[in-house]
Amino acid sequence: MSIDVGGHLKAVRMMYGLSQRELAKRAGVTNGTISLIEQNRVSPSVSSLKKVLDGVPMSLADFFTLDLQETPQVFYAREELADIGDRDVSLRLVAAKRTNRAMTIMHERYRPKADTGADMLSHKGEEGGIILTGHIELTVGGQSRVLGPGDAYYFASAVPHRFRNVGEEPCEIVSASTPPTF
Amino acid sequence: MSIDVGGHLKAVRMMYGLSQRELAKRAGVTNGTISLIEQNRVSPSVSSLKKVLDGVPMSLADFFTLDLQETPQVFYAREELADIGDRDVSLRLVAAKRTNRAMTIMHERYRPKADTGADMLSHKGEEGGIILTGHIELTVGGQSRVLGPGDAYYFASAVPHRFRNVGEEPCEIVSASTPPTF
DNA sequence: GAAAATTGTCTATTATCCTAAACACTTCCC
DNA sequence: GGGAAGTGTTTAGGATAATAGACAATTTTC
Repeated sequence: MSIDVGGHLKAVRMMYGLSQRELAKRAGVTNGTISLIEQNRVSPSVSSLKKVLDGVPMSLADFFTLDLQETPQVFYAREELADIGDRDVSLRLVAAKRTNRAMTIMHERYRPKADTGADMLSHKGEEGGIILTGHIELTVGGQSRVLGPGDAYYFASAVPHRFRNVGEEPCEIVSASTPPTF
Repeated sequence: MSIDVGGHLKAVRMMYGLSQRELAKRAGVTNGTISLIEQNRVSPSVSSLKKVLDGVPMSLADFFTLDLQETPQVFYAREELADIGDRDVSLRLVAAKRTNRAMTIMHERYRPKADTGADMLSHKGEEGGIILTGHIELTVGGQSRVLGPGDAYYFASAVPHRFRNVGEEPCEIVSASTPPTF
């Protein structure tokens, strides 16, 4: 239910190899403060927690976003990438089975004339990618552009967007989006 | 410098069309508390801020991650990708100038024998990628594996890791990491 | 229009957090 | 062994935040 701020702080401090006193000095608080927080015997004010994190340094956003668990599978052979595409658009997904991941990384392949259609579904988050081969027309909000090999894009997923292969050859893209959409 | 917690809370409350008293009732705190917080006359404890946000409801992570601005550049020509690598490792970065982005997407190029060294710096977050050409030996924690074209990886950045081009040809990777490291 | 309800703000008291200093414990070093 | 320097923990007192309730201003209701 409630967040284990203390354990969280301790984990962060450990990650950076700092002692309570060392961190306290950098943050401009007393070591006792850090001890009490780490034991969850007090709930720090936002301002003091910020002071402490400034000593790391780490933002409040990162602190609360951070989650600490063990890493499951790390390596994925080509054959293990989940293929969730259809006939025109092939999507090969990294770490598909994994839950609680922060991103979706995909190898996308668009056949000539393939078109995602106007995506009015505005999911929140951000996505970006790099074009490997071929040409794709990307429309984001009002803007439109044809991108080729080496070109890239990055936008907030909330804005309606559309991919269309306008070339004669297949178009390949490696993309990433956060939070994961698959 | 310091985060405008009060203004932030007010914006969130407004977004949901709640009055101070209404939110206070849902959150189980007094309206005065919310008034004082919104004026930044106090810095709430994490526990009380959490109580307040539970009334919305919104997570602490979302609260601190939330930011209210417009999307800048979307398209990036090949030439616009920031190149921040050295002689052995070339890193072409998407959306480098952009601040407050959620991810870093990169086109990485490792020369033969290129080696990042044992990365003991444990930055938090997650990263993953897909190998385009060549072969790379990736070591994550205790595990090690040679990956080739089409293979992929995904792991928590906190775990010490190392990339080493063990082949005779250059190795190309498109990777993404969150939160952004550059 | 006036009463009633709803808004955000303010103040005195209570509850909580933060500090400073001491405590107990381990590790290192001669 | 015995300091000396490191670690995390604890406690009394001063600083800060949360509460309950009153206040003034606006909106609603009839």
